Amino acid sequence: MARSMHVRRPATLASLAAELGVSRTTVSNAYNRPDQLSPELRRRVLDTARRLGYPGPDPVARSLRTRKAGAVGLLLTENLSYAFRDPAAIGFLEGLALACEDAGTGLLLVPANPEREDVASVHRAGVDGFVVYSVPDDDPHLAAVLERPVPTVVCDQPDMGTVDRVGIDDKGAMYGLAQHLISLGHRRVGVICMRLARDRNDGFVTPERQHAAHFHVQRNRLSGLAEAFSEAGVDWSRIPVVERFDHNIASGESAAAQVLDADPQITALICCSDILALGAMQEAARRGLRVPHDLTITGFDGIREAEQAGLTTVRQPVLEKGRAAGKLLLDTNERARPRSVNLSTELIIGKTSAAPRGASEERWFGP
Amino acid sequence: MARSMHVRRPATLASLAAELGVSRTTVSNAYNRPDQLSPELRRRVLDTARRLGYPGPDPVARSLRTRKAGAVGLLLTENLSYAFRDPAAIGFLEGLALACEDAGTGLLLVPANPEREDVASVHRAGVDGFVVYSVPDDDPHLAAVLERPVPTVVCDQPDMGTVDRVGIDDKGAMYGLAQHLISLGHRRVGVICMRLARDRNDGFVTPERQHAAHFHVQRNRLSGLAEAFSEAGVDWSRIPVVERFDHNIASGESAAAQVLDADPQITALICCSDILALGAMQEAARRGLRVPHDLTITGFDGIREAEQAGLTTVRQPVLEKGRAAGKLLLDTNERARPRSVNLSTELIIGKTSAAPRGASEERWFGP
DNA sequence: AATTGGTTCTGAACCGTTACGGTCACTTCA
DNA sequence: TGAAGTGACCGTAACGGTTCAGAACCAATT
Repeated sequence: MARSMHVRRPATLASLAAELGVSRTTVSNAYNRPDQLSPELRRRVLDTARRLGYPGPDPVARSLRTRKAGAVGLLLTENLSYAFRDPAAIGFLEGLALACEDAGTGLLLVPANPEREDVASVHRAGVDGFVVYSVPDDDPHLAAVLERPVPTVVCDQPDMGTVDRVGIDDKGAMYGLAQHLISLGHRRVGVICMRLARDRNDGFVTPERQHAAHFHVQRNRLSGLAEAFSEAGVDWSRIPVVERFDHNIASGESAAAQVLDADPQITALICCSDILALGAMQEAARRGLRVPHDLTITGFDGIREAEQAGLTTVRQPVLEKGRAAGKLLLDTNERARPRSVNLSTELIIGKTSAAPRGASEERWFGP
Repeated sequence: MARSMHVRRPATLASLAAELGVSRTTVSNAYNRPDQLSPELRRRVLDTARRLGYPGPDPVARSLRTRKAGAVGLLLTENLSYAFRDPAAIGFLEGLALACEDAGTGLLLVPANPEREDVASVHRAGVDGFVVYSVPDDDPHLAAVLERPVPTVVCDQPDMGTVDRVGIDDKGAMYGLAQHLISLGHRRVGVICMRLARDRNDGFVTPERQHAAHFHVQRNRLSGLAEAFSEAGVDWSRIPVVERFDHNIASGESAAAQVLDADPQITALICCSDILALGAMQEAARRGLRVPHDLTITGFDGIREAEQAGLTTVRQPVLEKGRAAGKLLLDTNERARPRSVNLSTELIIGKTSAAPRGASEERWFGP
């Protein structure tokens, strides 16, 4: 066999064409447009490719030429692995993955460590579009994404006016939950929320910080609460609101402890997520507080674990949110951009909310 | 302002260089090698870039030139979204994501619908390497990955001799579990396993099919069982083994029903995954069988839900598996390839296994 | 005055492919 | 018989960067 053994460089489409004595176009067509050349030649091309160890057209070179990467990027601005620990994030991912596989598109998880301000990963991502999921509105990664000349859809973010958006009415949903509690008779409540900004502030939250929160979702949920309770005659500035940077059960526990220590008289603990609420339940149990008899606890999200626990919460369609984001991004119909999609939520009244212990029911019917 | 408004095409590095009257090299250096040009010029470049709306070097073009994509591909050969529904897969993903973010690398989820034989997604993926997680050994997507000239690590797959591998000793682990059951006195058992090949076969499995199973993991777990029970004098070919294509609780329920209908006398139900075992628990409850008094049930994986249920199972370090796979892939030290990593497992004896009801303990100590 | 060294910038080659607009030989049909 | 059509293949020009070996310049040293 005269097969040259000095082939250090792997075969390319050009070298294959040279070997065959045909043009590069023809080799390209053998892979991409079988109808553009005779079956015999095509077979000959493919056989020679195998013989030379040519693995087929290089995906990156193809992407450069066709201006298509065949993938969408997902920006989470959390340690990437966080996405796999939070049930709501997992649901979102599943929905997004669903939309991607329908379109035959890849899904690139972009590493965006919130600690370092390293935006290079966003610049390096070879994608046809971005989905940005619940990052602070002042996040440099978000800014970097918006500078990229590709379609983007933001999720659980404020409407930017320039890119598609998917979300829910966080404020309205929380307002509804608050009204439920108010109608039960709760006036003296405590609140536990997730991180409000990029800086860690594990403790009480001033009204200013609530207002200036960089996480759209948290800001709106708090604002819904504030509005409802203010309308009910409660001085919102006196309500203890505790923030936790890390989002896990332990945070819910310690935050609940902090609120209950600050005001043992509260009758309800409103949590901005189910995870935090589940933690609060544990702290309540530790203190011997019976839920809902001694203390009402509510969550937000409607994750499975919450359902099992019978938690009073707001269910939001996390999977649908992911799917909607994917569909919006992959829908080539550019006309109507930017679009804004609001998904509906549902108030789930579980076994963790009831009238406060001392409350007389009649009080709400009297003059 | 003389700013030309007929800029249809977005700015490129070349157009920016032309506008500035410098070479392309200089513009490139402004982004990639700040020390290679004077600070003033660099600022001028960056300012002009902003003015022209130049978003920085195109990632795809850069990848083509540098031969680095900054991402690794993950092949699952399951509907992509499945990865987010199976706790073990989620754990693996988390570990892999951990390794990726440590390296600042993206993680591309490659869509590989098992239904269609469409391998194009593998060809299109612009990645520096692949992780292949638990696909059948005859999967065309796997073959396509192996043809790509990039490093690959397979997980829960047979050792291919040519690429890195991460896994556990499935056979040994299951052998150990079987010995536990044998020592308790179980001889008449039933088995529930996950899909053994790409074709759907929801029902009993012949010994041939067990042997020829295309899923390495399942094949080895069954083989570990067969070996242990054969050694204990049990005719393995008479043991009912039921297969389910879909991996979820409902499959576990229906499979358990099928086994129990076939042989109501079995004293233990060995499931090849915790998910299936949890389903079997539900079916047992439905039939009024008390676990472990009337029926022993075991799982495999050691997911959190199993722990909560007190399931007897084999715990495997799913997160570590993902992390190891990522580390192997991202470790540039090419020398020692291919490498093979076996992680250790742990037999968890929970509350779902006990001696069979009729068994007299003494029997195992007599002559 | 010649050499050395350092900084700043350039020219040209190269990465591997596909899009576009042909050419050319060979039917087909009036 | 000539015009029009068809199938098979090709040449060229991008696509948007990075890289490396120098060139040009200036200051400091021999």
